[in-house]
Amino acid sequence: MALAHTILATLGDEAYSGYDLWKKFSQNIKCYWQASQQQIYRELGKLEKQGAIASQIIPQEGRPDKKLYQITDKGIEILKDWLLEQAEPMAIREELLVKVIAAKLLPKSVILEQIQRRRQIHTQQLFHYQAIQQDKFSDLSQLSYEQKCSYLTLRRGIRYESDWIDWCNEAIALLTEE
Amino acid sequence: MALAHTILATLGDEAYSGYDLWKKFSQNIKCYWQASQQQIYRELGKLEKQGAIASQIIPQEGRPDKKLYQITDKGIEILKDWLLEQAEPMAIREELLVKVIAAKLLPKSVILEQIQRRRQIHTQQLFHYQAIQQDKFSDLSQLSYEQKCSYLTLRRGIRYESDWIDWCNEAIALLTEE
DNA sequence: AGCTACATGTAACGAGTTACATGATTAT
DNA sequence: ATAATCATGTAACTCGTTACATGTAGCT
Repeated sequence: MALAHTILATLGDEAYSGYDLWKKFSQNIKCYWQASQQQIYRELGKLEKQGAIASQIIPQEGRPDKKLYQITDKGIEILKDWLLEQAEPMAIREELLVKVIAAKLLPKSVILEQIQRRRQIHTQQLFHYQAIQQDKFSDLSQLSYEQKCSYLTLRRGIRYESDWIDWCNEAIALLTEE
Repeated sequence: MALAHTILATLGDEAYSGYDLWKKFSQNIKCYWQASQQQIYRELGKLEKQGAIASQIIPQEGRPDKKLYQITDKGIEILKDWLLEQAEPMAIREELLVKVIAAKLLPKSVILEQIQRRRQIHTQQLFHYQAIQQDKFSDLSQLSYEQKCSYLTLRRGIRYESDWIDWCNEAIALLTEE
């Protein structure tokens, strides 16, 4: 259900089109909620039917028309009610770890390459988040409550990537010793 | 797709019934792959149709019959092929962080309670994993390759829970300062 | 008498993925 | 030319969740 709420929370700050939302998801939001373009369009349709958001069509020159979505009062109420519900930790489904369990079936190099590749992916993602941190959150003492909340989601992303890099290093060390 | 592979990897060590597998998932496996009892039964049915696993019915006294599943040669081949495919990082969908983004809509205490609750959940889970670590992996120098792999999945769980606890502490500190 | 553990399933629904479909503009 | 970006959508399918369904044994 939380894709709907993620969209509502994002529209709480500013009006977006489906395409804009998708780009926001691809850049910032993905450190706490991942969604495909198709999912976003489908969810926007549902939310509009429910009356949680409203759209207006913006004609553009030389480009397809844009459907700008805004959150409604009803949408805000839905968000508020949802905020009070207890948030459960996400379900963990990590393919790499399943491969680690099955690793003995093939030469050690196979799993080591998988782990090295993952370390690289997380390193890149970490650099990306760190750049945002330096760019937008260099002075913590000046942050508003809202900005602090936004900063905390970035911190979660930074911790997550760092932690994965550390695990990859630990795993490579353990599997290659002697 | 990886639920099927998780089951295959688990059956690689030992034969299990659906019920046994579910308990294993609930205890150990959940640090890398979460699945419900219903999902496991459904997947076992599919895997048997494919010929990746085979079952034999074990009559029991005073209890319902048991269907013990074993991996077949075909199942092992499926696992091996899958091991060579690149493992992508899991999609992150974390409700708590969406609530952090929407937190400004309600008093600060609402989000603080959510974060405190999460800290408690992760602390409990961490204790559980640490107990397993002390129990089964106290002497790392004696581990076989297979045991090292199993240990690494536990290490991933321990890191994950610790990292969440640290983030909760950071978040509570930032949101309650002054 | 009621709860937990054992043991296996079906059915309906909701969420996520992948493929298909269209079409203009801008940059290389 | 052709690729990327802008912009929106439908359709089919798989995966995950929730509810329903059944029945025994052992414990409190």
